[in-house]
Amino acid sequence: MESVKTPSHLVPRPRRVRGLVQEIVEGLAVDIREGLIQPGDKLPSEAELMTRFDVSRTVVREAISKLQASKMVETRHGIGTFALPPADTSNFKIADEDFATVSDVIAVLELRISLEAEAAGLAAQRRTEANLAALTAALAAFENSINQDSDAVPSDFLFHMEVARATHNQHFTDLMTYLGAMIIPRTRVNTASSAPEGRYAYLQRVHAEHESILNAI
Amino acid sequence: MESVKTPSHLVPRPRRVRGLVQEIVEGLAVDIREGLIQPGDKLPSEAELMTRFDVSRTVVREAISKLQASKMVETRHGIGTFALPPADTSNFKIADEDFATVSDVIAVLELRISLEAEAAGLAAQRRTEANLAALTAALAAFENSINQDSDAVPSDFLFHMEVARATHNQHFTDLMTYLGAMIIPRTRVNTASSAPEGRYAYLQRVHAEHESILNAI
DNA sequence: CAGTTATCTGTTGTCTGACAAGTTAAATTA
DNA sequence: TAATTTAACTTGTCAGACAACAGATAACTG
Repeated sequence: MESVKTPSHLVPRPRRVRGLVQEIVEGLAVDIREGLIQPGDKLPSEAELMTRFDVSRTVVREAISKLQASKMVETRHGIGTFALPPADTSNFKIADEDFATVSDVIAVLELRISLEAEAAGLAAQRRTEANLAALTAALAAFENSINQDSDAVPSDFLFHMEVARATHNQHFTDLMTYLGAMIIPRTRVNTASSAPEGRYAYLQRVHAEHESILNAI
Repeated sequence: MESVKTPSHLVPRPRRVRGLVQEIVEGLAVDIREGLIQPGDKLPSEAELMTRFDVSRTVVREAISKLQASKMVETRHGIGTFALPPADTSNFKIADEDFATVSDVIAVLELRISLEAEAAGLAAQRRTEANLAALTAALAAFENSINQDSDAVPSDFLFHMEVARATHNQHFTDLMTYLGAMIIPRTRVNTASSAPEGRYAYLQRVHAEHESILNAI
């Protein structure tokens, strides 16, 4: 019944364990990490890898594509694929030790406020109607939080995020996200320790500021 | 010579020199970042993406493969591809992919300039005599570089670093260092490809700007 | 009717073969 | 010999096919 058309020269390979692509990715990644393929060396051509792993070119290419995304190799059209040196993980990070004192927190806030002032300027030039709607919504949510005496920090942050988003510059959004995530955990202390009545007045003032920002934009 | 066998039914599409895959990656990445596709949502099927972007399935699959590697989506066999929640923001990093186009570089510069404008304001309030001296020295070094036709980028960067330093806020310095390191490698192209005379005028203008900044501080 | 099984449909995974488009080096020609 | 052309690799893209998987529905059985 079954039209058994197994080509017989590659029958018994146990399939479907975790994907052929993943297997080749690991195989090549090991070769690179073990130093068998050194940074700058040329990897075997796609044709070679096809025969070595006994898979189609599709699989080989997808595997290489994943290695590219992992910054382990680089492909140049018409030449070949080459191993890259291990990626430097240089990045911008504010260490926890930087939050030892109150003035440390102020320093970070200062950076954030600086950023936001410029962001608002750019946002004013570039905001779309959708941005405007999101800003209005965020402002309303913030006002709601105040009146219901619930935690206003998330909706406050949301508003600032929307301002950053309205610049249509991804890096503003990213940096604001990062700084926001840095600051938020510390704000609980403040909100908890301050007297309710003073806090309400403070939040009202913040709300007024937000309104003027929105109007400006 | 050329065996012109253009199939003629799809001629007028201008061949993207930057790679079809990258184009789809960006398109989908934007959809996700803008919230058009929310975390958990299912992306269009490969067949749909083929027709939407007018490319073959190969390209669509490679694009999705890259998104997988970026942890932006997750694919489940037989069901579809789904957007993932944004990765943890435990640090701020600008990925190399963000420098694909000229406008990407401009976006980063925009961030840096925004930062610097505010930094200059703070610096004006807080600078010490030592800061002033360092700024003056940096400015002189920059002028020297211009006249000697040597690479002006390092001394330019030095000046901006001194401005950040004069804020006496460590985070400004850190972030400026990070952004500077990001940008510098790309500047070589510009300085090499621009005509000497035009470049000189440009550097003179930059120098003048620096002077006015210094005076303001 | 309820529960199981078979089938259908839509999806991703893999294979195959082909041609386009770069790059390099050998072969040809002036 | 030197410049040009050709040939052979390479990766990039396309098209179509079938397999493997998941979910929904229809059919069957008790």
